[in-house]
Amino acid sequence: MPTINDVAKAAGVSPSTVSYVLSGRRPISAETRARVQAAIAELGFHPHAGARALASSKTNVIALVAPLRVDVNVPVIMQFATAVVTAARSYNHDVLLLTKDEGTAGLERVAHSTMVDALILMDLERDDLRIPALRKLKQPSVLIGLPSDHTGIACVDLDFAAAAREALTHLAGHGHRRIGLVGPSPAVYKRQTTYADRFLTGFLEASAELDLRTVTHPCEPGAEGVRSCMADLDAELDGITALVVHNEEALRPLLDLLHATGRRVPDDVSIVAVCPRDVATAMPINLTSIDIPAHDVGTLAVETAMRLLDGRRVEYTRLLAPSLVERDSCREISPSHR
Amino acid sequence: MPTINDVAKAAGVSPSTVSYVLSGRRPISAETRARVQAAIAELGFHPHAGARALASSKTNVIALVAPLRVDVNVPVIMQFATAVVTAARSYNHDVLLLTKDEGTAGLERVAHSTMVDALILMDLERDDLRIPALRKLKQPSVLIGLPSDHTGIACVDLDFAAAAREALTHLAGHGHRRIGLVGPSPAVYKRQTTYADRFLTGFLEASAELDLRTVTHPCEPGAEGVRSCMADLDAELDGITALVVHNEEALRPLLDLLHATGRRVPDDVSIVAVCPRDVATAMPINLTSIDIPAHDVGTLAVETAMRLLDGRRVEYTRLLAPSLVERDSCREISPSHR
DNA sequence: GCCGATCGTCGAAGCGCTTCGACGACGAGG
DNA sequence: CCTCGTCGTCGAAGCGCTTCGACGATCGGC
Repeated sequence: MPTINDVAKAAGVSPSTVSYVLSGRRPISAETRARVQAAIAELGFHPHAGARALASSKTNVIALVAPLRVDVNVPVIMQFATAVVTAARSYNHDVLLLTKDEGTAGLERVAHSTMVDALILMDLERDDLRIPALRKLKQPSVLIGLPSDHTGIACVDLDFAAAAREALTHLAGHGHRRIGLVGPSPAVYKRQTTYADRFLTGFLEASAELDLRTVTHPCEPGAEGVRSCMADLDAELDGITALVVHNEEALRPLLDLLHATGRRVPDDVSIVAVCPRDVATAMPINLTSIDIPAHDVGTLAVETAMRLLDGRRVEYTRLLAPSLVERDSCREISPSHR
Repeated sequence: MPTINDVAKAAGVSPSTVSYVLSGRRPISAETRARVQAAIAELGFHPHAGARALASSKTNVIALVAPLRVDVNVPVIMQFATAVVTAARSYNHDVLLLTKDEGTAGLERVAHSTMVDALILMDLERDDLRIPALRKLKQPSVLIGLPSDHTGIACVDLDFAAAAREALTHLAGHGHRRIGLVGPSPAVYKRQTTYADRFLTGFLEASAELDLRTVTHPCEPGAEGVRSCMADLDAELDGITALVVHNEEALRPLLDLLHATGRRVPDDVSIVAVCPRDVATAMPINLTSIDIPAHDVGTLAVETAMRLLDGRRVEYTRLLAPSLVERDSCREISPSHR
C-alpha cells in the first residue's frame, strides 16, 4: 500500500502538497495538481482511513442504529437502511451498522472511540432512554421518529398525524361517515413507538373536525387478530363503510377476511392503507394508500446529519407531508349506505 | 476525550503500560493493572479507533456487502445482516454496511483505505466479477454463496442441492411419484445467483435416483406468474401430487390459487417449501419446510472471517446440512392417486 | 520602481495509539 | 555467591495523514 509520501516522491512534491491536492484546502497550480493526480492514479494510492481520522478528527462514517430483531416492519426497515447507505455514499460517507439492542452502550462505544461522525437512529420510543445519552455525545444525531423530549436533537419522519387526517378527509370526501381504524399491534403501542400515537391522535382530531363516527382498535398480527379486531370494530359501531389500516401485517388477512365474509372492496367497504407503496400494490386489489416514504425520510436524515456536521442550520423537527395515492380500494359510498 | 496519556498520568504509569493492560500482550502486576483500570473507568477513557487502527493495522471492523435494492428476499437478507452484526459484536468487531451496487469499486475503496479487516459478501453470482477483485485485496473475505471459481476464498451457505434431495426424499417417502418444482423467478436464474442452480441440480439428480417423474419451472412473482407456472407444470406432467416450492414470493399466491381451483393442501397436493421458518408458519396452513438457516449461515460467516484473521485454518467450502421440519402441508398420497 | 497582497509550496509538529528494545529487580540454579 | 532468565515497566520510534506557519515568487497599485 503506497502512502502519501510515496505519492509525494513520485510527483516530486512534498506530502503536504499531496494532501492539499486531495482536500482542495489550498490553491495548487494546475501542473502540480496534474502531476500529483497522475502519481496517485499510477500508484493506486488510497489514503489510510485511520490515519486520516486521527489527523483530521473526521471519520467520514455515520452510525445507523436499526432494530434488527425480527421486528414487524422488515421491509420498511430495509428501505430506510438502503436510503441511508445510498445517501451517505453520495456525501462520501460510509455507514456503520449497529443494532438497537446494543442500546445506550453501543452508541457510547462508537461515539467515544471516534468511529463515527454522526448517528442516525430509527425505531425511537416515546421516552427513549438513549436520548439523554445522545445529548452527551460530541457527535450530532438524527432521529427517525419523534420521541417526546427531543429538544436539541434533530428528528425527521412522516407526519403521521397529517397522514391520518388525509386518510379521513379522503374517505369523508367520498361520503363515508362511519369509519374504523385498524391500528398497529398492541405490541407497537406497548413499546411506545411514537408513530402509532401520532397517527391515532391525528385520527381522532380529524374525526371530530369532520364530524365523523369512528372507532379505533389495535390489531394483533395474523388471521385471528384481524378477525377479532374487525369483530370489535363492528360491535362498537355498526354500518362501517370504510377502514383505515395502519398495520401492514394485517392488510393481507384483512382482505381475506372481508372476502370470506362477503364484504366487497371497494363496493361495500372502502380501504385506505398506510404502508409502503409496494405493499399496497402487491395485494389482490390495488389499495389506495398513504405511502410511508422510507426512502425520502432516510435520505433526509442523512442530509440533516451532513448539515449538522457542516455546522449549517437545520430544522430540528422535520415532518414530511403525507401523500395519498388513489388506487382501487375506495369509492363513493353507495346510496344504500347513506 | 481523555487519551491514553491522561490515563497513564492518572495511574502513575507510562502510556505503554496502559496499552499493555488493555491488550494483555505483556504481563502486568495485579496492583498496576488495578490502578490503570480504575483510572480508565474514572476518566471514561475509550481508545481512539483511528489511532488504534493506524498503530496496529487492525480496525476491528468487517464489511458486509448486502443487496440492498428492493430485491426479492428482504426478510432473508435482514436475517443474514442481523446474524452478522450480532456475531461480529461477539468478537468485538463492528460492521460497515455496503451495498452490492457499489460493486467492485466499493470493495476496493474500503479495503484499500484500510477501513475494514475482512469482508463478507452475500448474493454472489455464478461468475461474480467481484471475485477477482477480492483476491487482490490484502483483507480476507468470506462469501455467503458458492460462485463457480472460488478457489482460495472461503464460502459458506446452505447446501441447496442436499435441500432439494431432502425435499424429494421426504415426498417420495410419502408415496409421491409425480412432483413439480416451483422455482425462483426467471430473474434469479438470469442473475445466475448460485443457489437456484444448485437447488435445481440437486433436484434433478435426486429425481433420477429416486426414479420420480418431475417437472420444474421458474415462477414469476405475483398471482399471474403462479398461475402460468402451475399451468406449465400441469401441462408437462399430469397427475402431480406434490410441489416443492423454492420461491418465497410465490408461496402465498400459490396457496390462493390451489384453494381457488379446489386443490386442497395437503389432501390433494402436498407441499414442501424452502424458506425461512417464519415464512412457512405465517401461511394459512403451516407448511412443511426446509429452513433457510440465515442466522446460522451469517454467524458461520463471521466465525470464518475471525479464523482467517487469526491465521487459523478454515474449511474453504462449508455447506450447512438442510433440515426439514414437518408441519401440515404433506401427507401420504391418497389411494385414489396411486 | 517599490510595497504589500496573494499564490503555491514546503517543513515540521502533532493526532493517539502500539510495539520493540532496554533495563532494573528478583528468584533460581550451579 | 555469581550468573542467567523472567517479570514488570518504561521510553521512544513510528503508523500515515492534516494543518499551521513560513517563505520565495509573482503581481497589481500608486
